[in-house]
Order: sequence, then structure tokens, then C-alpha cells
Amino acid sequence: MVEVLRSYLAEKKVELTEEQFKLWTSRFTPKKVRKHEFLLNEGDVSKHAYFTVHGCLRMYTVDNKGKEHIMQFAPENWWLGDMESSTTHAPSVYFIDALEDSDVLVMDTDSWEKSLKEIPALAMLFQRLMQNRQTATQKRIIFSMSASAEERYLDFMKTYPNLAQRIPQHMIASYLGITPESLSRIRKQVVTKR
Amino acid sequence: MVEVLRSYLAEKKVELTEEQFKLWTSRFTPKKVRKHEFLLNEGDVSKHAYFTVHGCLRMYTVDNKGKEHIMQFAPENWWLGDMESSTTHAPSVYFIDALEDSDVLVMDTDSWEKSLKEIPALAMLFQRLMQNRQTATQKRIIFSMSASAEERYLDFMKTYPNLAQRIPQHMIASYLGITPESLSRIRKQVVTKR
DNA sequence: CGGTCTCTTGACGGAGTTCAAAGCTAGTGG
DNA sequence: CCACTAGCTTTGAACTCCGTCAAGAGACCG
Repeated sequence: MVEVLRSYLAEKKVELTEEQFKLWTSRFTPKKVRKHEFLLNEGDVSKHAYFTVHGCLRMYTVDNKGKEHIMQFAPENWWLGDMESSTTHAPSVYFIDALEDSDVLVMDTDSWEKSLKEIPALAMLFQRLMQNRQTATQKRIIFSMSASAEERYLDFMKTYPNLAQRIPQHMIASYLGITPESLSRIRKQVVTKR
Repeated sequence: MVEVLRSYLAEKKVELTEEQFKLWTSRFTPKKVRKHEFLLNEGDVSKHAYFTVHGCLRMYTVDNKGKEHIMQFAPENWWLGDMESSTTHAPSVYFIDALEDSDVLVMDTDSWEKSLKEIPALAMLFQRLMQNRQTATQKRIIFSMSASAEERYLDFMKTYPNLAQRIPQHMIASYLGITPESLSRIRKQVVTKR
């Protein structure tokens, strides 16, 4: 299954020697995850990073009013994990579970850090990905403060065109920070507008 | 002026050899910045990182409706810069200016990257700081979706207790994503509540 | 000392929430 | 393979928080 990482790296324009590739991929464990199965629970210390080969994961928190807030989706070719908990060994504030039956690749934190030290090209890739994530997260803040719920929904549709067909509406609502009822009304509006 | 970095590093529990410290600090240029003076304009490629010795900087964007949104404040002992623009050489979407007459230390991007490569302890420090920032940014998203404006104001006051006395109210409003009028009403409420 | 910037206060409106109920869909077990 | 149930989505009505617009008071700087 680790062969999918070959095309992934090619797409990201990262070139490893065959030796490096073998070393890296030997540290992954393939895992089948059932829908609704949990990979991380709030309060646990994160010890793994995940790569979605097929299916979809999500990472979310529950606020003090009991509401779920989805921080990130991880469909095919996405990485997911609570980096903070992994590096600081502090209990995570996040849950990670599967939205569909999924195939994922798992690597434990120690192997992960070893790989970054041994293979500089990987360290550079993940620094770039971290930077992109920070940029995306900042844009999300600005967008949540300046755009209406409808604008944010349309933006979500543009960013993840296929995802909206695959996952329940109320998950999108949770990601956008609105209620399922509001999203339902917005979708009606958007359809009748054209 | 670079001597302030000595106590800064001590506080962050980073130990450099005297040689490393000299090498690093020799690459900074002290700069006096007047209130309202700009260090970065939207559309420019960021070529510098800043450390506030005295005073306060801010980084903000202007959305398509013409509203300012403050991404970050940088009072004493804070780093500020558009990392994304610096690393990708893409035009920045941010403005950086001074909220008070300030003393800052400036390092250009090339020297910055060189320093991180030459001094691993620094690379580790800034990876840690980046991680903290990502965590803080994520918390801000959750908070902006789950908490009322009043709760967010009270949280801001706890996080930056001294800052609220120093900077104009409407800057805090811009950071919180509410109007100055709303913040004014919230403050009135908070005072009369006790 | 005049003007601009900042903060406050009021009235009104609108986007989104809450609560409730009724369809609809999909998964499960017989 | 069908029936049943639990979860998901839709719709309605009332409400609430916050934004907008407008006006006035105070503070600070040139």
C-alpha cells in the first residue's frame, strides 16, 4: 500500500533515493479503519501520524457547550494528526475518527521524527506543508470574520468540490461554524438563486 | 541592543555558545520605527523578520469589503513577519505597521535561513514557536465559532492583560472580529456586571 | 485652538440560532 | 429482501446578538 506514497511524492516534487524511500515507507503500518472508528481520543497523548489512502478522516474538538467543531478533514492523500500533542506529549484536545471505511497508513511519532532527521528532503516537504496549513488556518480566521455563512459555504464547495457529496451536511456545518439548520436554508437559497 | 536577546533566549531555555550568539546577533540591525510607520505593505515580498524590543507592532489584512483584520500583535519580546511571503517569495497579503514608537531588531530572510541551518538550537526554538502559533491560531478559530463576543473579549484581556491599556479599543475590536461599537457596549456590560 | 481621531450611545434591521415537528434516507436484523 | 428504526435533513416561528447608521462628547496633536 505504501506504493501510493511514490506518486504522492512525485506530485509534491520531492525526490528521494530508492534507499531513502524504502527506509521511510518501511516505517508505515497499513490499517483499515471502519466508519465511526476512533484513532485519537481527547485526553490521550497522540503517538501517531496518519495518511489517508482511501476514505476520509476528520479531526474535531468539543467545546464547553458540548458542540463539535471540525478542525480538519483528511480525504485521500491528506496527512492528519495532532502535531502539538505528538511533539509536546501533552494530552490532545482533539478527536480523530473516520467518516467512511478508510485505508490509512500509520507511523508512530518516534519513527516520524527519526525520518525527518535522516531524510532532509522530507523535512523540507513537511515544513512546507506546515507553512501551508498555517496560511490556510489564518485565511479561515479572516474568512470567518468577514464573510457571510453563504460565502463561506460557496468557498468550501470550491475548495473541496467532491467532499460535499460524500459527507453529511451537518459535518460541513460544523466545519463552517454554523448550525445544520442554517446550512440547509443556505443551500436552498443557493439552488433557487440560479 | 541585541543584548536583550540574551535574556530572551534564557527565558526560552535555549543555550547557545558565545560564538553562536555573536554570530546570530551580528546579523540583526536595530531600527527605530515611528508610530504609524509601515514595515511591510500588501503586495510587497517580505524580506525581513522583526523582533520587538520596545513598543508594539501589528500585522493585518484588508478584506474585499475594505475592513481591517488584525492577525497578530507584537509587543515586547515578540517576533513578527510574514513567514509565508518570506519563504515562497510571493507577494504578502499583510500590512505590518507600528502602533507605538518602537525599537525593533531586523534580520533579512537570507541571514535568517542561514542562521537556522548553522545553529540547530535556534531551528528547534523556531519550530517550537511555529507550533505554538499554529495551536493558538486553531484555538482562535474554535473560539470565534463557539464563544460570544463578550467571552472572546474577556479571553483577550486574560491573554494580553497589559496590551488593552496601551492600544486603541478599535484595534482590539478588529482582532476580535467585531465592530468598535459592539466592543464599547460589551465593556460597559462587563463593568456594570460586577 | 481647531480639527481629526476615538469612544460612546441610541434606534433599527438582519443574519443566524434555537426549539419543535415532520419528512426522508440508509443501515440493520429478522 | 423487506420492514423498522435511528439518524439526517428540511421547514416554520420566535428570538437574540451583533452590525449599521447617525449623532454627540471627549481627547489628543499639530
